[in-house]
Amino acid sequence: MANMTNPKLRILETAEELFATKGFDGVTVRDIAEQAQVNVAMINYYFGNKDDLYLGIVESYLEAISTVAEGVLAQENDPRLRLKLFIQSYVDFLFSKAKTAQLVLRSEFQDDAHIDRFVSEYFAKNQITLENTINEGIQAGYFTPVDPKLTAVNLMGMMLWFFAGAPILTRIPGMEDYMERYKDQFAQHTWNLFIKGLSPRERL
Amino acid sequence: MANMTNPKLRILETAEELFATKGFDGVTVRDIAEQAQVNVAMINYYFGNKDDLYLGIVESYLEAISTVAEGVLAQENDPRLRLKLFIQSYVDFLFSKAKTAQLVLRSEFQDDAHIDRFVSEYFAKNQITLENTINEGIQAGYFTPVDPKLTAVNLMGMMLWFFAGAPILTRIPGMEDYMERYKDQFAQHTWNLFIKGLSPRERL
DNA sequence: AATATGTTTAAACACATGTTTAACACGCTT
DNA sequence: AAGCGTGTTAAACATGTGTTTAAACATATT
Repeated sequence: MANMTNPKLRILETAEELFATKGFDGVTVRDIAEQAQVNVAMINYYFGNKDDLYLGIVESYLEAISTVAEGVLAQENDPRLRLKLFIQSYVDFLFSKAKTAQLVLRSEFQDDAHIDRFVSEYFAKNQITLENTINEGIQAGYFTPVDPKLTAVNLMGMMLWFFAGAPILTRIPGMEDYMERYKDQFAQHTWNLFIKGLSPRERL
Repeated sequence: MANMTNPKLRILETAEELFATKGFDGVTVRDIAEQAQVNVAMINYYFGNKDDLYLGIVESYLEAISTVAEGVLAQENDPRLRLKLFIQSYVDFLFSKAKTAQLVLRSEFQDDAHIDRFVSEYFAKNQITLENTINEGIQAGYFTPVDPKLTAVNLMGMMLWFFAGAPILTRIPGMEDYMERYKDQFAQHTWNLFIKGLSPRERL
């Protein structure tokens, strides 16, 4: 976007934005070159080929968000607090990388042989850790005995759809600016909806 | 899949399956022709062009699921019951058209000018109706006073991610067959998690 | 000043892809 | 039997696209 002096960075930022909005196949290397104001050959010069450029963007995102998630969930405090912090951190990260999140989520919907290897790795770790945390909360009596797998999937869905559904949601009358509007409420709201469903009746 | 005698139907079914797993740009008309065992030109003969074939599949899906959703939510009974029936019907439909659901969800993540018109229309109607139902429940004192928009987005996310995330989720160890395994539990589980979060404390 | 190394450019290359064309086969009507 | 519309095919067409090439340019080092 900004006219940086470094062409490699310009390519990277432009590619990230274009891939996110138009998808891998929806963007040509010439599109990237034009918007980044570089020659087409520069992309291959710096990144080898289009695939590697794309995969690099995806993997760096996955590694970053995975680090955030695992870091929070690895703490040794009340599983309820851990989950709350997880939601808050995860949502914060998604807000900061909303475009890239859409890019990655889309790519995961494909049976792309390039991607599914590390995609499934990162997501698998996250899923397992989430399940364990939920399970821990159940064992401790904090949560009702729900199915941890389904519950983890539900929680991820609540968060991911908020961002992945942006292209649709922003087109709904009255929701054009929902991302900015709910920026400070979404994590809290999701946490509330989620935890109250998990709380056993005796505690209320 | 099945070797039907009708080439037009074969094209339609093959295209639906291929688009769902590989995306619009990830599938060539020659791919479709080969798998459907027809000549390439038949696709253009029957459907005009690739775009129209794709849009036809998407729109017929959207219209079907929209009809189901609006039908259930238009009833005049307890909003809690209406929501429960909505979840059950919506999930049932998604199970019956899981592949197509993935196809449509992916297409909606794009800023495709062809699609966003009727996509946003169908989804907008659904979103508004959901909000209204939730609002009604709040007014009646059945639900805690949550933000209807965010809550509707959360609910849709819980359901949609279960299906849209299939390419990822099925690759997670221990979840390879989660779709079949949870076929009879998912709607109930989601409903439980959702409604208990909405229930006011006084009622428990 | 000369050479080397890294960067950038315009053009070409190779090929995949959506679509069209022209010919052919078959069934139905007159 | 002739004509016509529908279905079907193989081949060609037109073009978009990822990548490579060879040369030019810049900058630093010796």
